[in-house]
Amino acid sequence: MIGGVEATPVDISPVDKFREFLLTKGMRLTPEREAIVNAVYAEHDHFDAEQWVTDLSGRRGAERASRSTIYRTLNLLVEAGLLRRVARTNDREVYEHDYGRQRHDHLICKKCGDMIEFPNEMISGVLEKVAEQHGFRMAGHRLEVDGVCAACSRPPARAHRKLDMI
Amino acid sequence: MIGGVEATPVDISPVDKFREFLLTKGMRLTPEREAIVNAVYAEHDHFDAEQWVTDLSGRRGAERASRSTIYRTLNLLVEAGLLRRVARTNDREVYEHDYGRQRHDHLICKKCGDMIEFPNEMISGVLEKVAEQHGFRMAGHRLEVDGVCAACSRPPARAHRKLDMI
DNA sequence: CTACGTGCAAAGCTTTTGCATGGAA
DNA sequence: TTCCATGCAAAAGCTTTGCACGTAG
Repeated sequence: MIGGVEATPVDISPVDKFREFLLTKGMRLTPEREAIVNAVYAEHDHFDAEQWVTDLSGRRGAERASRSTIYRTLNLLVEAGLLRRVARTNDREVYEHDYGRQRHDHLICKKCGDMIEFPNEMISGVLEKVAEQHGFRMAGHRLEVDGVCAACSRPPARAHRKLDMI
Repeated sequence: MIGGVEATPVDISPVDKFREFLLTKGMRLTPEREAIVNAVYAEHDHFDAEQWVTDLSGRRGAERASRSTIYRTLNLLVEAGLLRRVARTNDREVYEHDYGRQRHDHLICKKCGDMIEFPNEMISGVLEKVAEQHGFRMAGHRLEVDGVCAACSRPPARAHRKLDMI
């Protein structure tokens, strides 16, 4: 559990949810697609495409998937509501799970790159009101808060020691 | 005014503010840089780099600026607090004035691309509280709300007529 | 046998950068 | 003379795409 954002119970597995989605589009759940969903949903919270290209395209056998397939599948997973593009770091799109997780946004430290999650009911509430006022049918939002995290704000102990020695 | 977001009084012109900023960095306000600030602050609210490359690199004389200079200057203007990168459309970074304007965020229509501005005191308030709770020193934020605007939600009149004729 | 998928390599795009030239202080 | 800037062309880097080949149904 990260940054106080708790998981919410999930009744259908990501793979099954993806299969459902694919069916509605006349598409198939191939071994490659399944491998990608499993990999992506196994552990990571925030990741970029390259991480999985390195991992999955290096494998042998049924668990393998090429760069193209990975990119194509990530797009499908976003469409399916399983993944969400939450930020852009080093020119790379950053993804995270958007299924079985409480809605949240991120504080992004520009020194260490850490992404701190926080629940966003308040924000969503405000946005719903704003959208309504404008007759805007809101589909979602993407909020990146940038700044410096607590750890990086504190001058490191090493610097102090160094200073003392002068 | 756009989306109910009013301008706030400005005492120093954008060009002068930019000159000040450049001075603190030991840099100069060249004719190219001045042309870019003037162009950018003359009218547009939302724009991308390419728009000004097309315009400014096509000119002759002192008002001209090359692609490189435009990109470099836009970065400086962001650093100087004169511009803000607010969204990404068609893989291009979208800029807007960040000087002499009330703080706001955007509802972005994914059908027509329209960007509807709304004041963001509420949002900022919430974020300040969240940041404080995490000991996070907030520098700014970027909020993109996507969905469909009122106009695009309404089925166009033409469609109705067409239907009636069948 | 038809449609959907994969993998590879190449293309596409925006944005950045190396380098030679030019000008301000 | 010493930096700082510009412009051009090329590079960089992520993501998408054309195409030939496979394969599920």
